[in-house]
Amino acid sequence: MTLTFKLNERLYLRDPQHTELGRKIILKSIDLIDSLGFEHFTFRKLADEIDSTEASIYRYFENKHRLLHYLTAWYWSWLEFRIDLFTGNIREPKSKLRECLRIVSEEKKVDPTFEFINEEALHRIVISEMEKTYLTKWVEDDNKAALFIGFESLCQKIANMILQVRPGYAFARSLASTLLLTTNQQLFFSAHLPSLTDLSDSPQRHPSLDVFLEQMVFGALNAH
Amino acid sequence: MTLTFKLNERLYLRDPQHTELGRKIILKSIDLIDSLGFEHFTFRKLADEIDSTEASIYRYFENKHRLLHYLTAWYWSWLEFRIDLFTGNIREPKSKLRECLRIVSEEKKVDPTFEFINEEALHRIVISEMEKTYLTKWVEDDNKAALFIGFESLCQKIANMILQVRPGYAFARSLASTLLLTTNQQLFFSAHLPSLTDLSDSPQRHPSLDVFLEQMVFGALNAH
DNA sequence: TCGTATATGATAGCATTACTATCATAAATT
DNA sequence: AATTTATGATAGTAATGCTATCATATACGA
Repeated sequence: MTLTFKLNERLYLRDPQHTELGRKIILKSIDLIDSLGFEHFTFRKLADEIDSTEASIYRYFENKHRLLHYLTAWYWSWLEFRIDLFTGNIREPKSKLRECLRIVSEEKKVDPTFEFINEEALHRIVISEMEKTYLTKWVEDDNKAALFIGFESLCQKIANMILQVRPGYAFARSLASTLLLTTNQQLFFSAHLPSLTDLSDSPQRHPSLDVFLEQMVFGALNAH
Repeated sequence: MTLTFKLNERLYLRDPQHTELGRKIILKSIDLIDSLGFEHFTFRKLADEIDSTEASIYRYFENKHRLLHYLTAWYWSWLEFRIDLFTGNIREPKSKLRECLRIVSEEKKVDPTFEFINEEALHRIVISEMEKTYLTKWVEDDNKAALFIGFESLCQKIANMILQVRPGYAFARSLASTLLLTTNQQLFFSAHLPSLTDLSDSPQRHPSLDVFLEQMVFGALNAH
């Protein structure tokens, strides 16, 4: 059995999960963006890789920005899915939030539940490129089209967990968004700009991102 | 008297602060990037605005990315300058860090100490575009050329303040970089993606960014 | 089974971008 | 007075981000 996520229809022109070509676009675009970087990634290059044409890819996605939106939305849906999976049966609010932090910060491995997606490469893309989905002149339009709903939904879920731990805390959404973005930023820094972080890029990632996040989140809640 | 910052020479080909044309490039590029966004900003458009030519601008900056580097480096130098100015005579570590947080999060107004720079517009640029200086395939090379030294230096300064408050804290640099980036992110969200933050975009910015940061930073230090 | 809709491929074209190069001229320096 | 230096004027080029048109293959429904 293969699961798929129902993503906002406005992310694409034709649903890539439904066709062979669509799945090839997703599969190969992850590889290409991961290796070239989003700036140097073009539909022309992607078309060559999958032995198709630029025009065909444009029938699936309005442009490469929408494709990036699609990929990041998929990532956040996947992360939310994992959080639900592992925290669903935890009742105690603090333990639940703690487990959530663990999942957010854990190293991402390929998940066989979902074919066509290399989650490890996709995480690298989200780390390096995600902010480019909203740091544009069209943010507000894109937001009206609900393109950020994957990220917003996850943020809201974490904000609710935070409020379970500390009802009345005034910055639940801010803390949730900070938490998600900080995670990826610190991982980026540890890989590329080590002087901006205390985390190392080694497999053990010591001192641990997990501990940093936990102290920050629970610290903020206790300071309140 | 007009102050100028000595920025890393590799940020430019010819120092724009030394010539009339150079100063026009800086002055007008801030306006243009602020209004068009970095993606739609081009040297051609800038040349038209200042009645010069593309070729002339290329004699000052290798490309528009380097110009963005220059502007953000200027901004971080300016912020560090202000922090030094206002915290220089505070001895008590906690008060010092608290004042630092206030300066980082305060609304940025035009500073008459520096001609040619509209700090208010520049802050909007830093908020929306700064991450594009390092989210590229050339991060590591740019880092070797010390292009990030303005940000790194400020980070290190704040990390040291943090360590004065809590010696032995393991995440001083991570907390410092998180603090600076979170500030701008939350301001961006309050202006464009309000569901991701608790801050409002109103002039009073209530509840206050300042309080959020303080609880987060001191909370993290107390949790340790 | 025939007719038609749909998906893809093939090819072309076009405005804009991000440069690079060359030459002329004006201003500053020696 | 000679010459270096800064700027402007102009041209050109490969790549990018599309859009358009037409042919063909396949699927689907009557």
